[in-house]
Amino acid sequence: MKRTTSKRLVTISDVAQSAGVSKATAARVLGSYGTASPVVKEKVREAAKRLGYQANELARSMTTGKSKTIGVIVGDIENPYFGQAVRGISDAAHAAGFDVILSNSGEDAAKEKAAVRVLLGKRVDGLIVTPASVYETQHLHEIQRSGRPLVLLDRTIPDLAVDAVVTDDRQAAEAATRALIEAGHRRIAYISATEADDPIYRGPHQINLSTVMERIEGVVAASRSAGIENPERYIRLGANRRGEGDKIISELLQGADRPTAILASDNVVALEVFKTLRRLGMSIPQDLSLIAFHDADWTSVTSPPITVIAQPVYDLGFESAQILVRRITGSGDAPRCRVLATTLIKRQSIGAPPEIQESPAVLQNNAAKIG
Amino acid sequence: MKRTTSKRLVTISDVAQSAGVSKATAARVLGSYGTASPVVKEKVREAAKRLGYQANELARSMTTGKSKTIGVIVGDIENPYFGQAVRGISDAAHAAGFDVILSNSGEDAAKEKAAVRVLLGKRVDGLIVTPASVYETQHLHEIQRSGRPLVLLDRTIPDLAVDAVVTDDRQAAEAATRALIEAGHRRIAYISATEADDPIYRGPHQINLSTVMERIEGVVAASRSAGIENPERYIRLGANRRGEGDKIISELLQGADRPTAILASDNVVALEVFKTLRRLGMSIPQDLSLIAFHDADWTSVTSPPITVIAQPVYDLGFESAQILVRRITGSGDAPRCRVLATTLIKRQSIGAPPEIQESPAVLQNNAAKIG
DNA sequence: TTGACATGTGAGACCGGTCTCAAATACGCT
DNA sequence: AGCGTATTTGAGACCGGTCTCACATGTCAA
Repeated sequence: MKRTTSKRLVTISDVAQSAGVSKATAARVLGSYGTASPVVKEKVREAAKRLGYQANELARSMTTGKSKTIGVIVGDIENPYFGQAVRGISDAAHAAGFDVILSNSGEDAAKEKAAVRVLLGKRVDGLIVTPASVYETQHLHEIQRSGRPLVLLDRTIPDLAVDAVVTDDRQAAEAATRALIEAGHRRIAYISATEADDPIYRGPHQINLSTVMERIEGVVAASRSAGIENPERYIRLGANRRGEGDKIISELLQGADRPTAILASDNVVALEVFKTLRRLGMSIPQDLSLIAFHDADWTSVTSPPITVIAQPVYDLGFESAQILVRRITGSGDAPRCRVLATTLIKRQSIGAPPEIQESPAVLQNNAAKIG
Repeated sequence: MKRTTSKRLVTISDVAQSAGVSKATAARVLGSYGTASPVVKEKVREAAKRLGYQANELARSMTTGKSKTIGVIVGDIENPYFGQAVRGISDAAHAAGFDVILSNSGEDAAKEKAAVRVLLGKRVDGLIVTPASVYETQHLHEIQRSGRPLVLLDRTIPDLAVDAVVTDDRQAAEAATRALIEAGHRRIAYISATEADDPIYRGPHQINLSTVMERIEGVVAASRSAGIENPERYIRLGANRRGEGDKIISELLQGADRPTAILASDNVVALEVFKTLRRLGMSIPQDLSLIAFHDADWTSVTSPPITVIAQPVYDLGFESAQILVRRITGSGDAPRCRVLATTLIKRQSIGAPPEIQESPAVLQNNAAKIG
């Protein structure tokens, strides 16, 4: 039974004693600071190895005040979008010698707040957050007050002067809308997954994510400059909840004056559009044109392949972590908002709008004629 | 300039002093242990609030020996499969009052080892690991030796007596293979994403993941019992690297005696099959039948929709975290391996095998005839 | 030989909590 | 009032590292 006693772990004092030196000396060797003679170094290292010593990072962090850990709070890890971003963060962090503590807010500001407290309590050296709301931000200010750097990911908060890394949502939405207009569309819908009290868009007060607002502005701006009146009427929100998406989409498509093109805020919504269309017996791009945000790998394999707005999600994460690390290491320049460019990848989900589309019956005729 | 001095954070001593009580008393109130009179409690809480006190969890962990944190090492967070699992872990952990530190091994045993050291150094209360190799497991034994509970996720290690939560890969592969056999197939390929020195399967020594081995056994067993000779010849490995997948698949499909059905180890591989088939001018299910592991949401929206083996990934994560928490809290029963059931979801990617398939030319004929 | 200075080492304070223990106070009861 | 017991409180050790500082030793030049 020659086993390390599992009750108490080996400490630096144990090593020191075993090596016949003082605790301070052993610490110097094992912590790689101060000085020690080669002979002593060797003795201590040998003893450490023999005893299976492993530094207690908690104790270390407590005295140094640095934990070499960054906290990340993300809307939903299950979402591949964030999965990729987290991978980027993780890679950049590890490359710089930092670990990552991950938390899920579920896009709920209250949970986000709780997560902040926990991470602050764990004394992370800095945080990366995808804020769930532009309104509830006291806890983000609290981070600032605690003196720890904060980087916002994917979204910004107007009144918070911190670094942020986002994509050019406004321009992306504008470009996508323009592409649809060029194809002849005049009735263009934007369907967002963002949580809202009412699926029908009534105004900016309903929106609590900067990205969503930017995109809506992009769609509206592009529509307006093409002389389209009241483009807001085709904007729909809250298509994320199961079942809800189908309802919103089918009502939109079966209503009078239905849109001939849809811009989907993410893949999940795009998927929902696909399913609803199939149920309704409509097809892309004959009956409806579609563009989706996020170039998930599968979007190229549907029939037809979907035209998407490709976002550099991994880079979003990677950059934000790099910026955070730089802040932690201590750079004093003013906070900046970095905007990463998106690309419109044209595939085959855009076509000319059907000439007449008063009722579903007509639609089916139409589809038969074309297909 | 009424601001909390950002240099040093508020400690329990500060609160104690401000409330006019001893450090010990303040600690008792704020740490919710021991006793204190209502009056004192109120005074301390008020002072804590006023000063913006936030407990230093590091210090707390150091004395108590518990960090209320679990470490998770996963093959690749970017992969939606693990994304879902992590979500499950995260939910279960938070519900039990634990936080999660996440690490990425990139399916590399060396990185996994490094991650273990780091997490152990951070004194996590327990770990959940998806081991990258059944061979390199010293570090996992090290975890055991440190006395901290370990739960294996998705994969097992034969000589390691710890809890594990996996899916019934063997049976799943068997059922899928049987489904293909019932449809008339006799030449069934299994294409795995697992890293290997050689894409052609030579024997178990190449495989370092329990799941992969189980699945191969399942495919082989089902094939054998249907009287199929040498089913191993259609097994291919290492289809994960970009470009490599296409090469492996197209070579397999263009070779003599090509398989008429493919079982793909995950979505990424299935996607690759889709793309390669399109490039080759072949179609599903006329020229080739396909079953894929993992029921990603998009698999129902391709044409044809893909028949998949649905795995309870979220539950996999959720259960493993629950088990880990139970171990941490201290349950002494022998380690168990929990096996979660998968379901074969039949969609439309399985058809009868084409009668003759010597050359691609014949294939095209065939496709035209059927389509 | 001695003084100046670099280098190696150990004692002990410290980080911010928890926890043990003993003293102080309050309470109940005869 | 007087005593036993329960409750509240404070002093100080402790967790496992880091870090300051004083002291011991070694090296070299004057």
